[in-house]
Amino acid sequence: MYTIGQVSDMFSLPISTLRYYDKEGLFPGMERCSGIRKFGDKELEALRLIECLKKSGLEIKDIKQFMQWCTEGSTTYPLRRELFLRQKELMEVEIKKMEKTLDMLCFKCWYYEQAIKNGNEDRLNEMLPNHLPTEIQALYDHAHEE
Amino acid sequence: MYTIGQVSDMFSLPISTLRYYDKEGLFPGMERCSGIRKFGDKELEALRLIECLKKSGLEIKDIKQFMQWCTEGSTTYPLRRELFLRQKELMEVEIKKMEKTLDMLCFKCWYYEQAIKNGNEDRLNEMLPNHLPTEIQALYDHAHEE
DNA sequence: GTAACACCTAAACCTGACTTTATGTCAAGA
DNA sequence: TCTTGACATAAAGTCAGGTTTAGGTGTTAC
Repeated sequence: MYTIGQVSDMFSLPISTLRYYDKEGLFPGMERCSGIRKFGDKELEALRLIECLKKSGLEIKDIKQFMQWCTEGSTTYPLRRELFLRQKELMEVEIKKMEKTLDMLCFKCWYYEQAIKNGNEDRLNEMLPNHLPTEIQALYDHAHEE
Repeated sequence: MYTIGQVSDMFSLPISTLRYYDKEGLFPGMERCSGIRKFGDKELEALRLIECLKKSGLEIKDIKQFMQWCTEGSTTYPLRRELFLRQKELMEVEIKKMEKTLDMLCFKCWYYEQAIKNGNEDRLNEMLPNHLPTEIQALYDHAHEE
């Protein structure tokens, strides 16, 4: 069992954020000892999950809903599985987008390296949009597709 | 040359957002025809870049700074390259985190499939945290490392 | 016994990124 | 002529996700 201060250190989260999560109902049934919150293994795993679900794009109120389901026993297993399936698919799409973004950033790194070498963008402008070196062209095309 | 309405359709962005970006200085030197904005190739490429830089975690005011540099000629090439290098590295870290998140989501999908099959979480709780099937253990460990 | 901490609450405040509202201009079509 | 639709502005409003403030309790250290 941990205090809010210990959990704050363990997860590098401000105490105020932990209290906010609690207020929002993200730790249903958390124990208290004369008013003081007691974070157990259940709450630590909940926190790991909160970070995960937040990153997958869920809002606090939806995370609360999930935590609520967890207190309702086996009848909500299907709901919980569907939630994770949905978020998993969103995440896969999101990662694909990030990789496109990364290719754009890599392209721009190369672009400005060349611009610095040449002192201007004239040669680069001649090469755009279809006569770039093969590898760079691939980055550029991927970043600009659709 | 396109009007704000056409660009809104092309990028699936609300007109209000495009006006907001303009007001924030994200299209320095955009032309106008008796008050009406004229989006040219420069602005379309700027928009692609805005989406990219936003996704890489930059704030509007930092994107404005970058657009400003672009109007200042070759002396700002090094600044612009450094910006992209920095964002590229942040993006790489971010993608790694997303992959961890994805593994957590995959693990949870498996978890709830099993829970539905078994009707409860008893067998799962016996397997946690170190006696999961090999492939699932790998997901779990990756998602929980650090 | 008093000071320093770590904890508590309720409520106000903040920030970024838009969005909405209220008001107005201008050109084309019925 | 008149109204419809696309454009314009400035200023106020919204929303999520916290953070800060103001005031209070309870336990340990000197």
